[in-house]
Amino acid sequence: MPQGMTSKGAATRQRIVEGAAVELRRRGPGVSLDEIREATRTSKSQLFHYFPDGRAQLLLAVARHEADQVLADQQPHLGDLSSWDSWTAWRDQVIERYRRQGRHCPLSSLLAQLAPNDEGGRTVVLDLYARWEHALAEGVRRMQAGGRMTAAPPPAQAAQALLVAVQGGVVVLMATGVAEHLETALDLTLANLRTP
Amino acid sequence: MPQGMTSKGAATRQRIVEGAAVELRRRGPGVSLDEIREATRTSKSQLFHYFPDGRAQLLLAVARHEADQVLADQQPHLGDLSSWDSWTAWRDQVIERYRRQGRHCPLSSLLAQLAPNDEGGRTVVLDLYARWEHALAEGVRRMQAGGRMTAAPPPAQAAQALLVAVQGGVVVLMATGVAEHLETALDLTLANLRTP
DNA sequence: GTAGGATTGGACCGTCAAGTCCAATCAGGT
DNA sequence: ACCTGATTGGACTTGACGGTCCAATCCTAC
Repeated sequence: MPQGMTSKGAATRQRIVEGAAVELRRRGPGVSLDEIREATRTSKSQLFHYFPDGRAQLLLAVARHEADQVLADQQPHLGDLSSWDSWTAWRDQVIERYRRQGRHCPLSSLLAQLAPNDEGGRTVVLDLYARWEHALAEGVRRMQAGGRMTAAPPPAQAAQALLVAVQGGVVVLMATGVAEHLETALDLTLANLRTP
Repeated sequence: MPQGMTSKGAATRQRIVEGAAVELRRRGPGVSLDEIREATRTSKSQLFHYFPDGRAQLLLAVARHEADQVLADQQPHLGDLSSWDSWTAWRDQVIERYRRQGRHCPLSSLLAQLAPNDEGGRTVVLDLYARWEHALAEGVRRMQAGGRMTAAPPPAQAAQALLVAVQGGVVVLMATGVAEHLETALDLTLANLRTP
């Protein structure tokens, strides 16, 4: 990541990250830099010019890109969640998104690629979870304040349970190709938050 | 996997699988056959004698081994689950097991390694989930029959939700190193099955 | 004890992908 | 026009790793 970078350079860098993300989704975690190079119509020197630390650095950039995408795909509902309407809209959006994604979680592929003890990779997921959970907890808090959700579990716990339901559902979906578990778990978790 | 295999051969094969599993846990998904060879004190020819299809076949055998281990580690409680005592014992066992495992799920690493469309790898997980879910559903059915669990969700759905809670909790545990989510999600899911 | 298959050791090969390097070209400021 | 640094192309190096092969040795049934 050189200091001086013209807008042209920034655009190239961006093209590489996005192209790599696409290729990563298509060919799985084993993509070679050559495949990425070809798909993005760049040269080896460009890859290493914008990502001097090579493959690891590029994958990390892609991971960051994908993590941001995960949250962006849940907007605008995730940022609201102040009525049951927006909660169910969020639910539908999440299920639809992962059903469409099917059998391939770009992030988990990515993370599996990175060095086991890689600090950067962990940070990306840690940060993603933190932001995600915070948005959910905020939603729960709003609902409870309005008396539209049972006050039983504290917002933080409810948010943890919701995040787990989504993550677990997605894991099963990835393995089996079936979204049923995701739906069931998410719906049951939400049902248990409804005021009696 | 040759036909005629003496008990000595079977033992060697077993040693390879178990050693590979250990190495896979330690060094992450990127283990080379050479590392496995060294760790199991075998030679290249042995590896390919017992796994003629090479790396993929070996990894698949390890995956099967690990999948069996997952269920074995939950016994005997998973096979019982006919009282709240055995449910909480199971809960404790699961949490302890994954807390101990820490930041590395051998199965998911393995699966990430196998070819994206590999049928064998999918089957292993599919089968694992099926057995797991069946045991949970059976437990819920027993509890409901005895009136010790609310009859609200059908056993099949309750089992799905429980499986998702564990899988999701483990995913978060792997990423963050914290078992809190696993505990919260599992406890909340179980709490919602308690008779009022 | 010996024949034949099972088992083992380890040198060797081919491939493939990450990373290096240098020269050529572009673009903007003076 | 020219200078400087950014950008680009692509050949080349290097090393690792999966997989092959053959010969040596062990084991067991006859």
